Amino acid sequence: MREIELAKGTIRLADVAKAAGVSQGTASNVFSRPDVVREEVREHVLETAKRLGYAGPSLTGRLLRAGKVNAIGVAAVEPLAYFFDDPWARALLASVAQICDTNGTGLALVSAKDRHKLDWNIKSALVDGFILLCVEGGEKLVQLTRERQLPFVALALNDDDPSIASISVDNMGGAAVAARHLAELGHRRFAVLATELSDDHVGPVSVAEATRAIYSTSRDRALGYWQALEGFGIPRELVPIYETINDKPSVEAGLEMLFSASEPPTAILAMSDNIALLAINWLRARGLSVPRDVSVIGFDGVPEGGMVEPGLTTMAQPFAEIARRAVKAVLDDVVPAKREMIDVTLVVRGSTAPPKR
Amino acid sequence: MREIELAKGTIRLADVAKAAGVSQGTASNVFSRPDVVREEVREHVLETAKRLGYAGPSLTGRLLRAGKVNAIGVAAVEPLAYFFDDPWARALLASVAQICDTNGTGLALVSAKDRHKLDWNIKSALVDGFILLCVEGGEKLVQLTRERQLPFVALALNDDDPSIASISVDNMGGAAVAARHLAELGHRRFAVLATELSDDHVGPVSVAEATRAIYSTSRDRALGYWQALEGFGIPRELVPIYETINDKPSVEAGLEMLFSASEPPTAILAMSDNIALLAINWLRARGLSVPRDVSVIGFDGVPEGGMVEPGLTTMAQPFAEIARRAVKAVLDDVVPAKREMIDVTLVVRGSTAPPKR
DNA sequence: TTCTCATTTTGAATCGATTCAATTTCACAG
DNA sequence: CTGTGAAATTGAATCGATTCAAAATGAGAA
Repeated sequence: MREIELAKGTIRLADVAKAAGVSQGTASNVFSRPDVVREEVREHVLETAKRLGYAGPSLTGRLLRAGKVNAIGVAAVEPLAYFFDDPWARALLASVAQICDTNGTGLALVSAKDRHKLDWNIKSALVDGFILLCVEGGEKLVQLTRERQLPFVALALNDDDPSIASISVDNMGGAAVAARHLAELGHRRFAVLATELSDDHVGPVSVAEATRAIYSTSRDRALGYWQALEGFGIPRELVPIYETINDKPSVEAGLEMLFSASEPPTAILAMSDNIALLAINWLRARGLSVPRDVSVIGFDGVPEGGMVEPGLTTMAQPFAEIARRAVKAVLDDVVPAKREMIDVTLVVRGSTAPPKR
Repeated sequence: MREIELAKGTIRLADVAKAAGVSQGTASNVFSRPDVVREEVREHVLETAKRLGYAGPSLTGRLLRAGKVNAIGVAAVEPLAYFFDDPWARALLASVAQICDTNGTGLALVSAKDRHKLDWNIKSALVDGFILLCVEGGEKLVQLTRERQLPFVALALNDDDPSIASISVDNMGGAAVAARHLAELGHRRFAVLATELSDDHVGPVSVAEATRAIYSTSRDRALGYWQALEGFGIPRELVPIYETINDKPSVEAGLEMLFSASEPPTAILAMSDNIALLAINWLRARGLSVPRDVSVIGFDGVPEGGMVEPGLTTMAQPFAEIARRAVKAVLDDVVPAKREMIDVTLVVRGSTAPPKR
């Protein structure tokens, strides 16, 4: 008779406990440590809970005591859709997702192009730690995340600050391997399609400009290319570099320029697979055969590279390994002592071949 | 002198309040409603907070009282990586992400192939509501989510239960348009590559089997194809249907069968863009030209369809609109009264043309 | 000087669970 | 019948904030 009036509002654990005639402690145990309560009681409480329409222990209540969310956040200074649109981010996230899957960790996507929003999103994300995609705006991201005082790892950080836990690939070494691969095939006329070297700039870049680029990822790749090519007697000054912003218009503008030269390149060093794929499309539309007329090599090793015709030769990042380390570091809160560096491997597919004689 | 010993443990709002010599209420206001506290005091509290290394109001504490997480979960009965690997899921999520971005909502990915894990993940996801991707295992997903007693919307639900709030596309109507498009181009020999009709089955399906398929999405598409084709005097019995599981091996097995027939089809009705793209690849590898020898039409309208050569003709789902409605429904907790249905539109690209004479 | 009213600040209650030391229950040995 | 130890249960403290009625403060009017 009295019980009926309980129907109003949401049912709390305490309500269930009272209705079942047990203490709140026991009721709690029924849900979180069922083994410690006598079967008979447990059943009764469960039944009562169902009868009252109890939705199970509220996460917030539990959370408050436990302090663990059991989820990690992946953050970037980009619109949220970036995680699904950008091939590199996608490949990385697929790997991160896989790792999370196996150890039952949740995954939250955190991002915003606008600094204020980003700040708020990072502050209010319910996660135990962050993986930062620092391709662009990395320092900002790191700074914002620091304030949150949660463990984090920076990926692809364009900054040499050793106090930031980060995992990066060996850009210089990888780039050198890429250039060497083409040089060994016999190419001598190269051109570089670069990812961002400095803010708000698109177009040809001089050696000096590239050398003092603020984005170390792109800079190191350039250094790697140069180093390898000079081993073949090709001075860096003779290798045109065109800086893009990793999108179609800027890549095509670059190609337009490079291929209107009197002696167009026979080999293109693209600093990302995205650029490389765009380049291949442009070249073929222009009536140039890849790899017969022009060889193209990318960087990253995104899955799309293996699904086009011809397959894209590229320097593949070990996404699974990067994801594994990053997730582990964040979850265990044992952020890598300093900068960790991971090797990339040359994957030869159909987009590179010896030059026409 | 006394203050120094505060350094141990984590700093709580109460610590800051005490150190700053204000009440906890005021300290709280400094962070959550700064306008109500006098500037002088506010500055002092803020400064004290910074000095103590206070990380800002703990989300869990806030959460407990506010009850809103400000995030939605997207769930599927698939491994987590599905969200990044499957083209349809990806396209949809990109749109969902965009909507979330504009209204500052967080996005959490929830999923597991294994029922037990899924149950746990759904139970413990910190979200205000769910968007369910029901392509496969929809009922299970809906059932599990119901227990959580949070608002949710089911997308692409293979079930006609009107008590479930769901948003779907007009599968039958769309399929009819697709088939009509090809018939009007002059095609008369069709074949259907179907998405899942029933559990654990791959291979040719009879009209009867397709008619009583348990997955309504696939069934409705088949019904739409039939309806349109019969308008052109092609009886359903003469249209072979091959059921795939939307992956490469099963699609290729289907094509192998269809094209070893004495009179192979000139037009392929694929129930997903994924299948259509795989089919195009197979056909070209086999030396058949698309669309000269064979026309292919897909269903879904994933971005990849516009980026291949030839472009894929398809029935495009309005992802942005679906996402908008779904997010809105979940956030406002005004789940659509019952089933909502959205139209798909024919997008003609290069993969369809009149048949060779 | 006293009274009013608006602005700030306070302090205690509250959100919904978990946890653990203390207590009760129970079966069985002595 | 008592004593013992294991198992089950209790009840109160706790997590970290927000909220709001009530109290304090201050400025201006009478």
